[in-house]
Amino acid sequence: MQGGSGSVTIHEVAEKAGVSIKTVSRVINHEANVRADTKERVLAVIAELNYRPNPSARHLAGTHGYNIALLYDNPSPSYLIDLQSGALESCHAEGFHLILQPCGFHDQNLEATINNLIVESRVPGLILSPPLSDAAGLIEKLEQWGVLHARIAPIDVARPGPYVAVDDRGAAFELIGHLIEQGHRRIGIIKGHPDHGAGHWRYEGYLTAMRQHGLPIDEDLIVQGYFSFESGLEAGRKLLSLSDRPTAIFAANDDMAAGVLHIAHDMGIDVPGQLSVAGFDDTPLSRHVWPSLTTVRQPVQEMARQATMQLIDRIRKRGLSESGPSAMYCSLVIRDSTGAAPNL
Amino acid sequence: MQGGSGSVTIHEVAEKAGVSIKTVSRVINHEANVRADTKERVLAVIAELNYRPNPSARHLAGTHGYNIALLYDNPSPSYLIDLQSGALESCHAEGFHLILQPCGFHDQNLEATINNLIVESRVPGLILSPPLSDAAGLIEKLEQWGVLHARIAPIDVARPGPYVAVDDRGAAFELIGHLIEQGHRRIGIIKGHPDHGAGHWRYEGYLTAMRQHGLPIDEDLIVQGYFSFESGLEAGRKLLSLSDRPTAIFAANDDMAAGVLHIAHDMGIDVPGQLSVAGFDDTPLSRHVWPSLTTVRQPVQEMARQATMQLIDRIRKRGLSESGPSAMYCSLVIRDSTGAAPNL
DNA sequence: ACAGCGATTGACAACGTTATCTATACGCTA
DNA sequence: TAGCGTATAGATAACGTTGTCAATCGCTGT
Repeated sequence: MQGGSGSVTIHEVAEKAGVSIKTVSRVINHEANVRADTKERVLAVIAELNYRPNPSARHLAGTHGYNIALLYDNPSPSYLIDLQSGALESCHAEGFHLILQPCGFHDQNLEATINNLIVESRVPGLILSPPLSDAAGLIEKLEQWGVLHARIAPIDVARPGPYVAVDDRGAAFELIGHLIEQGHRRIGIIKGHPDHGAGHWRYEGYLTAMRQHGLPIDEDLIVQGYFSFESGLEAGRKLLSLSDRPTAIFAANDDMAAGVLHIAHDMGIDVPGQLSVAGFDDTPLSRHVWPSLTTVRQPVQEMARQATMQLIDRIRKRGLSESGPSAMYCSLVIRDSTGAAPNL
Repeated sequence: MQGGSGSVTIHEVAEKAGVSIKTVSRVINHEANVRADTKERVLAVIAELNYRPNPSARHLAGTHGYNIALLYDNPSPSYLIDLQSGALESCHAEGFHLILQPCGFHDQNLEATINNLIVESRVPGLILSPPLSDAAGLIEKLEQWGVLHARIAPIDVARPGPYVAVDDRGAAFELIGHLIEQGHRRIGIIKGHPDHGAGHWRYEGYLTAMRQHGLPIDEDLIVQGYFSFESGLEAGRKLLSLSDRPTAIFAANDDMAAGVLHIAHDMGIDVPGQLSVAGFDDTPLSRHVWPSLTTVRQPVQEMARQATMQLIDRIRKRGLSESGPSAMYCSLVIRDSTGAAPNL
C-alpha cells in the first residue's frame, strides 16, 4: 500500500487486462454490451490493483455528478446523525459523495442557495429531510431544473417522486392504545411542529385511537408544541395546570416529553405513579432522563439509507425509473415513564 | 439565475475580461504577479458572471484537492454536530468541501481506510477530533504520506502540528473550586474515557483543586468512566453505595452525569439536597434532565472552525507555515444540580 | 461460403482547471 | 541609448474519466 500520490488509473487497469480504457469504463459503470468473460477479466484486474475511479475525473467528463446533498433544517442532533450515517452508508457503497447542506425551511434565499449548490457541486440529486421534504416551492424548482430528489417522511405523499416514510400514524395509534389499556382516560397530547409531517400523522394516530376506544376528545388536552424541549416544558405546564389534569401525556417527540417530565418533577408530580408520559423517536435522551421514557423507535438510519439508494437508482437511470415510495415500521418501546392510571 | 447545467467557465471569464485563462486562474488562486488593475478587472467579471471554479476540474488538474476530511469516532451526537457545523462553516467560506469519515480509534484497518480516503478523494488534509487526535500511529503515517492535519483537543500537545484545545484542566479546577466553596469535602469523580485527552485534563483539574484546598484525595472516590451514560450509571452506583458516600460527584461529561442523576433518583437520593452532581460539555441533555445540570460550556463549534481554518492555511501554504496551537476558554454554567453540602 | 446485422470493442475528443514553459513589457543601470 | 533582469501574461500540455462514433467480431440465414 502506498499513500498519498500515484493512485491506480483506468489506463493501468486497461493495459493489464488487455482491453481499451473504454471497456474498463463500461464495466465499472455497469453498462450493457460487454462480454461476460471480458467483464470478469476486467473485474479481476480491478480487484487485484484495488482500482477506484477518480470521482473528479468522472464529474468532469460525465453528464452527471457523483455528489448527493443532504438538506436538513436543524432537527435534533441524534436524529441528524442517524440521518447522516444512513445516507453516508449508501453513498459509500455506491461510490457517491455526501454533501451536507444545512438550510432554513423558511429562509428567503433557500432556492438560491440550493441552486448555487447544484451548479457548483454538480449535484444530480438531493435528499430532503423533514421539514424540507414538504418545501413545495423548492421541490417545484428542482423538477424545473431537472434535479432529482428523494424525500424522507413527507406530509404530502401525493406528490410524485420517491419517498420513504414510517407509519407514524399507526405507531401513535398503538402507543395511545397501550395507554388506554393501562386505564388512562384523560390523555393529553403535545402536537409536533406544524411544518413537519411526522407531527401531523402522530396527531392523527392519537385522534383515531381515542375515537376508536370511545373516548371523548377534549380540546383542552390538545396543545401545540414545536418539537423543542422548551415547547414541551411550556405545553406540559399548561396541561398539568388544568383543574382536571390528564393522567397521561403523549408528546410527539422525546425532547418535548423530557420537558413534560421536567415540569412534572418541578410540580412534585410522581411519574409514572400520578402521571404517565410518552415520547416518540427513541433518542438517547429517552434513556437518559428519569424515569426513562416510553417511546417509539423509528428506523431513521434505515430510512436515510433507503432514500439514498432510491435516489442513486434514479440518478443512474436518469430519472426514468419511478421507484415507488417505501414504508417502514416503528416499534413501541415501553420503559418506566408509563404505568397504570392512578385511582381517582 | 439558471439551474442545473451550463455553468460559467474560466474561458468565458477570460474572454470577457480580455485576458488568458491562466491569468484568471492566477487571480482566483491569489497568486502573485498579476497587475492590480488586471486583477480588479478579472474580479469584476467574475462577480458579474457569478463565476465559481469547478472543484472537479481543480482536483483533476491541481496538485492538491479541495476536500477536507473530518475524522471522528462516535462521540455524542450533539458534540459531533457542533464539530461538523464549525468545520462546515470554515470549509464553505474558503471553498473547500467537507468529507465525513467515521472511523474506529481501535480499528485494525484504520490506517488503510484513511489511506484509501486520501487516495480516492485527493484529501490534502484532515481534521482529527478526539480521540483520533491522539492516534499516534495514524499521525505518523500522515506525516509520512505528506498529508496535513489539525487536531482538536489532543492529549499530547508536544507533537508538532497545529491543534486547538480548551483549558479543560482550568475549567475542571474552577468547577471543583465552586463545589468546595459550597461546603463539599468528599467529592467523587468519574473519569473520562482513557483514550480521550479531555478526560485526562479534567481529572488533573480535579486533583489540583482538591490539593490546593487541602482536601485529601480518597482513592475510593475516583472511578473510571467511559463517557457513556451507562458507564456513568455504573460508576454512580459504585460511588453512592459507599458507606461514607460523597456529597458531590463530578462526572467528566454530561452523559455520565445524567447516569449519576438517574441512579440517585433510583436510590431516592435528593439532588441537590443530599447530593450535588456536575457534568462537563453543556450538551442539550444537561438542560433536559432534572434537575438541570451544572456543567462547563465548551466552544466546540468555534474550535472546529479554527482548526479547519488553520488546516486550510497550511494547505494553501503547502505545510510550510507553522501556525501554532490556539487555546480557548470554557465557562462554568451553574444550574440546579449543585447546591450547598448537606449538614451531616 | 457470404451478405447482413446486432453485439462488442476501440480511438479519440471533450470536460474545466492548474502547471510548465515561453514570450513580452517594463524599469533600471551603465 | 543599449543591455539586462524582473515583473507580467499567454500557449499549451497534462489530469482521469465519459461520450461519440467508427471498426470489428461472431453469429444468422441463405
